[in-house]
Amino acid sequence: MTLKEIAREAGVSAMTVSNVVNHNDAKVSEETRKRVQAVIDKYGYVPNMSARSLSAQNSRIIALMLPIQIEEEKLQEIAQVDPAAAESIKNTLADYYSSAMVGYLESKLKPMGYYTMLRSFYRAEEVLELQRNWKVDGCILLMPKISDAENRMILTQSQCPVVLIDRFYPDLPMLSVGSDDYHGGYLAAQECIRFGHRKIAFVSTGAPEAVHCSTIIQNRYDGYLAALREASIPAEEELLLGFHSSLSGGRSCGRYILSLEKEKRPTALVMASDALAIGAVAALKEGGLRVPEDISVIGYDDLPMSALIDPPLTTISQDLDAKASAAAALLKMKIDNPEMAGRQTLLDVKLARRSTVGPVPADF
Amino acid sequence: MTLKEIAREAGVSAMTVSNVVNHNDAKVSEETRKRVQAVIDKYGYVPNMSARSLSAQNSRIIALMLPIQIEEEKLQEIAQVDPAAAESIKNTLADYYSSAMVGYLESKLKPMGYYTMLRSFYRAEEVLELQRNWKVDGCILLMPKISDAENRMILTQSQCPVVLIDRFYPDLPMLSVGSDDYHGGYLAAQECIRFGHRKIAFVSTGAPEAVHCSTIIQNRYDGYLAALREASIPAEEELLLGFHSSLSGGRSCGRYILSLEKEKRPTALVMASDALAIGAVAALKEGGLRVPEDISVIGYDDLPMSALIDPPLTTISQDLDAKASAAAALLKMKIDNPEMAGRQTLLDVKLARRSTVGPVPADF
DNA sequence: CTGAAAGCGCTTACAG
DNA sequence: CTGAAAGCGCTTACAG
Repeated sequence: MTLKEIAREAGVSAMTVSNVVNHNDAKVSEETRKRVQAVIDKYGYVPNMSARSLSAQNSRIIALMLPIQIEEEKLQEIAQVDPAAAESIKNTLADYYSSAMVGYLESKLKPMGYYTMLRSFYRAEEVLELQRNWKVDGCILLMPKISDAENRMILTQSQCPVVLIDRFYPDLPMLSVGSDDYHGGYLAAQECIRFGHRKIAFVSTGAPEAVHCSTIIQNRYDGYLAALREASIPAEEELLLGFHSSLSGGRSCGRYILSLEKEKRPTALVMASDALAIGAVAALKEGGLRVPEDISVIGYDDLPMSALIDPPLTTISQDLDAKASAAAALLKMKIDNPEMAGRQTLLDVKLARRSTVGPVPADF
Repeated sequence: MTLKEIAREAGVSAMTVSNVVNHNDAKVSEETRKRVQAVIDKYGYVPNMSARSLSAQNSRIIALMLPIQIEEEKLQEIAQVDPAAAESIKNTLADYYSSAMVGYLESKLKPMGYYTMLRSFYRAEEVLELQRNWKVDGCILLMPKISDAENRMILTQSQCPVVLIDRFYPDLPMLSVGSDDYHGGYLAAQECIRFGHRKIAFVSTGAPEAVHCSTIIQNRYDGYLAALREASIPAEEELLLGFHSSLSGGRSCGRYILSLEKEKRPTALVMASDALAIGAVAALKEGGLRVPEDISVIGYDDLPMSALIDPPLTTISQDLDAKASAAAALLKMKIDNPEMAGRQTLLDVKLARRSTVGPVPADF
């Protein structure tokens, strides 16, 4: 059943049916609208979005782009050795943060009349290609941990509005939604300081040098430094660590801490993610250290599981629902008003105080 | 840049360019192909998928449909009281299972040349509408915990190949991928029996009656019953429990167990999900019971976090990567050969033996 | 192996 | 408020 057939049946032109379907109520008399709608309902007419997209030059599709955090060539090497591991790396929704954000985004976009196209990618070209393939109305980039060069290429060459999550380039006109990571890092360190800690390690994701690569982690680190400064605690280089942001990375971190002589051991760990923190707590406990009696740990993310580990993890919590809403709203504003200037929405975070941060051990 | 323009530039017809773009190599001489490809590369031509879809009557889009596990009206009531809760229910990717499956599916579909459209829905009509809107090539239904009536409506009225995950209707010609839940339930109960347990509860999701609503849970329950029968243990009605499949549902379950007099208390809990099991373990420990010394617990799913709780959860593990591959492959076969008969692919599960199942306490 | 032409089902100025 | 017609950018028989 096509628009034309509905038109013939209702005794109007195709244009009128189109106006009814698209709720351009101002362009159709109420009487005609009702008559046409009745025919639409009678036949269960559903518009063909491809035809619509082709003539309207837009698609009502929002591309949700998820970078695969590795180069395609490296992944192929891994696939040679461990196919299952390679497959799980290609799965861009295996972590709570990405998948919850995608879920929230879809639930916001649907009532706005948009369709969500999900796509993993390695390189910026893939993003630009998809945008043009489908003439997408907008594009949301999640976890753009890819290189700045790729991100900048996407931002400068995209033909549609783009919202970046968790990444901001002040020199580019762009739309971005992020969390106040600086404040988060500050709150985390402050909570440890409040309990009397002075040897507080900051555990970054990846190598310690990586702090300076990721804006997010850098901001958290800066917040951490600010809290130390405020308490007149000098920052020490050995207290900046780095491990892969995963449960096993956290375990490695925990084992590293256990390997340290007691005098050199930090009394509190500010972790860049809950995954890291949970893994570390597990390894620390296995190694005989009690949390928080012997060592305090604070996470970042507030995963659902974080409240359920033993002891429940003290962490920094962000409102993912609000983040997704902000991203969807920002994108829609830009779509509806292409002249809109760039802007960054920064959402606040809060401390979820639970049980992994406690007083400094008496013997320190 | 359009196909026509490329054609003019290359001095060929649009049809030839189309054949080059679509790799119909048999229809183009190698020389022409190269010449055309050079022009395509020069201008970075990207085909317009809407135009392609419109004329080809298909779209290369696969719809990934995720049911919102509640009626729209009820959700609106919840939204009145607790908007945040309503938003998180609408998020169909908040749980590990759905989101990991979606991630794996996207990673399989992309190299097959398909685009993934993600869509949450309340009712079967929404699925059918989306299929027609976009003339999708295929449709995958995840976690179709919606009513059988809705599922059947989708299966019988869909105009495109559909694959159901975790649901099978023997009387309908259909494609389905599932796990061997019967075997999973059997393995779980058997593991408890092996340790000498005889008072083994089965904790379903939702009310106990719900066992009979969900095929998945019913199969696990049947497997559990089979293991009991094999060990000549009579099944008792009080040992069939039901709680919402979530961490907090598991906590409720744990508290319920704690409220029982010791003689009435089961010594082992076969849980229908890890979420349930993890919540239960947490509540049990808070209530002073040791796991597994005082009570054994076995989960189902093998979430990434399950290995990391304390003690690490013994559970039933399924290979989600294989499941996604099977679903994608099945769908593609049906798309390429519409005459293909229905079939069900059942993937095996295995026991992930960790630390939450142990011997029956001496005083029982 | 290649081309010319019709057609997919919409939307959008342009008229009235 | 409504209509007739062109056009969006492809694919697909049909010819040759």
